[in-house]
Amino acid sequence: MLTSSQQQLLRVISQSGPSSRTVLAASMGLSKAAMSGIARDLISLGVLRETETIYGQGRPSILLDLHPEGAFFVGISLLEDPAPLVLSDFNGNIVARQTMPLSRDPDVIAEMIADTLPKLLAEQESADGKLSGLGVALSGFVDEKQASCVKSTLLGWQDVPLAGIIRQKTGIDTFIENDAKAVAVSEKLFGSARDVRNFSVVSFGNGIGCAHFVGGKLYRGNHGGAGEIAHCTIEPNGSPCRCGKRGCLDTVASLKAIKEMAKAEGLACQSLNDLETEASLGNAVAIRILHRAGSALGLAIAHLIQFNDPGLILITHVEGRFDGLFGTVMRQAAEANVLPRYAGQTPIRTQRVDTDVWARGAASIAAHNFLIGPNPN
Amino acid sequence: MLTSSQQQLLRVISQSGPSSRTVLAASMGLSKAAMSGIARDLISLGVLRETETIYGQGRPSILLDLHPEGAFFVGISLLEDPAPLVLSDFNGNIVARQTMPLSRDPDVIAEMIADTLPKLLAEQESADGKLSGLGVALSGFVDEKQASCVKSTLLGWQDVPLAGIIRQKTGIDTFIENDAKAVAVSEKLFGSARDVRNFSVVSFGNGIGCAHFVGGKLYRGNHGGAGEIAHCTIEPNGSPCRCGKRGCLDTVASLKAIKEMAKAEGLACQSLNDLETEASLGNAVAIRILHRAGSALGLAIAHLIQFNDPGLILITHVEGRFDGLFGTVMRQAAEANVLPRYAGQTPIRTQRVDTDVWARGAASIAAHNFLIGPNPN
DNA sequence: CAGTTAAGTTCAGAAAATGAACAAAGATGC
DNA sequence: GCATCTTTGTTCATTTTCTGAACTTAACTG
Repeated sequence: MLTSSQQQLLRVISQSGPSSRTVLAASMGLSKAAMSGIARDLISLGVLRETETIYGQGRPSILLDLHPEGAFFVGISLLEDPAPLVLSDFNGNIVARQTMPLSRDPDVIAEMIADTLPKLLAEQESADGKLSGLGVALSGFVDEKQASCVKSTLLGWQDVPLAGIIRQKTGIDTFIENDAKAVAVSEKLFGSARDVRNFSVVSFGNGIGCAHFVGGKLYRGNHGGAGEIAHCTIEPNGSPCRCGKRGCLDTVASLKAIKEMAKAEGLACQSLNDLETEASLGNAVAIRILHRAGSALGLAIAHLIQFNDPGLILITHVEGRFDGLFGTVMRQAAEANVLPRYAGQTPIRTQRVDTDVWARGAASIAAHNFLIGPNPN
Repeated sequence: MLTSSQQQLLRVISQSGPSSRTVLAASMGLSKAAMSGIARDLISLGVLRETETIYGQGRPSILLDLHPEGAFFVGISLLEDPAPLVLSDFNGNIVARQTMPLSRDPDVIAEMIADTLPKLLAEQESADGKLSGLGVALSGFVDEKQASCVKSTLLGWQDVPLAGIIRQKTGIDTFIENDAKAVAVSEKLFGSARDVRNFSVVSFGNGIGCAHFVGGKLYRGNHGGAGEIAHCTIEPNGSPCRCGKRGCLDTVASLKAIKEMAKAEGLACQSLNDLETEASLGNAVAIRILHRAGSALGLAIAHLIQFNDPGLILITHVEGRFDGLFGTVMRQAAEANVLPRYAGQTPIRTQRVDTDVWARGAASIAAHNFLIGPNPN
């Protein structure tokens, strides 16, 4: 196990990127002498390495960065069938990939993982003995310890201690997390939100997920429900939602909702792109649907900005485009519904991601726990 | 200055209340031996004291608590004229009070404070030499260092480095803060949110303010704007707001808005209480106004719950009542617009406070900085 | 009243961080 | 081209902080 100073150093590097010993010492409030020793230990452990040399006035500084092969993590997504398993290095690169059939039985899942792990590790020799954690992403609510699934409609679960079951079968430190929160962590650790302390990730797909980073840490909420924007009321007295309320964001702006509205209106559109094309050709129905969905998502994002004042809103999407009518209306609505003084102050970035986002996010949950530990006070 | 362990101990006690050395050692991850020494030092400094003795099996434990006279803080509210100055002890009790005329000139304010301070301190002899900080609460945005007012419409300020000016004139460590955020800090340190890590305070008055505590820390947002729920769009295409948008919560649910709506409808109501009385007598207009306001506030609170999943919503109000139609509708709307699964899971507590809330909150900002320091990583 | 239990203290030694001096490595100026 | 300057990073003795184990204290238990 690493000392607290060593963990802190890893955390600082993972947050601010490669840095010199002197800079790191200053940002951790330690002396250069102390930093020298800590860095030496972590380098000899193979966790850190020296990368670039920066020339300036005086002696050049040598940047320290996480050694990509310092630790490896497994990430599994329970959102698809077959379920992907990926092996990620310390820089978040996927170095191996397998799949396994999805099951709803926790014991079967653990068994499958234990069976598939050797195949995954065989793909990357250098990972031998350096597997430092396993993460699972799923749709649903997860408890604070990231050990137990409190509730998952998709999997039909209630209070399933999945992490413990997998840990027992595989012998590897295991943590589970909600899908959107896992994506947020991977964006923070390895993605485009590395240097932002406060941000929200909105994952746009058939459902709409969201997760917040506050003060450089994932904020899970008191019941693990922080970020559940899909069921905020956006159209009072709107259409009924499967959750029991009416006018939820999910009923208007999710990919599934958009497709269903198109179908209900008799449009032969299979995808958001089709609908965008129709709209650009002047189809009034397509325009109306996209307008309605874009306004709703934009309003929800405006609320997010007003309530939490994040430094970045990152919208990740597997399907669809955000450069058409839908995206434009969304941005306009977001701008129009925040304090005019703040309009344009919060960057809204959209990012197309591949279908391994969830598995990669799951792996980053394991990395996060390795880097930051369970409870950093 | 205190060592970081000493600060941490004070922070833990201020968060979890009086505790024995053994319990404190465990919760800080230190040995009993280390705790023994740290506690001894702080007791001899007069900052901690032994209070109750708890008898159980074995040697009784002695609870340690902040010494009420261990440190004193001054709090000043710039929200009223005359502006109140209060002296608070380490337990958040107000032990002295003065007022001074309000000014919009920072130099004059600092001058007035410097003049009034001796009078305030004279009221409490034991505070002599133990004044450990000064806090100022104001309406507007404050920078991250709690030193400079970025913007205050009420005071007509833009980038006013008030803390520095006051510090120079008085020689006392000074911090400024937004009014709602100051109240949140005082509820966390001394009030009813002591043991809640995640909560939001909604301050209801002529304006509507809000502040979040996340992970036991005040969350200020990336531009200091976290919690600005007053200008979230609650009635799309609603009445124009002074901020430039339409349908802001502030235009429907603030005390000022309610009174103005009543006046515009020709009701002779001076206060929320009058309006409640009218409503209870069956006045349809009063009922409609209260319904609209309560629904709006409830919807905003529902959004707050959906977005951030806090452990507590604390509504503080100087005027008005929350046990009438307005409060009932507010609660119903809040419940009806969160995921049914979560309805009722988040306590919504209302709390009537006196007009010294702001000054008390300001003092707690100083206490917070004394206890926790400027930047606890 | 002896035995048990748990809180808090003491003290030697270990661990971690500091400060100051110094070595290293390149930029700068004449 | 060479001495000088500037800044990074290391070394090491010293100081600070924490730990572990033994011990003292002060109850409760039967």
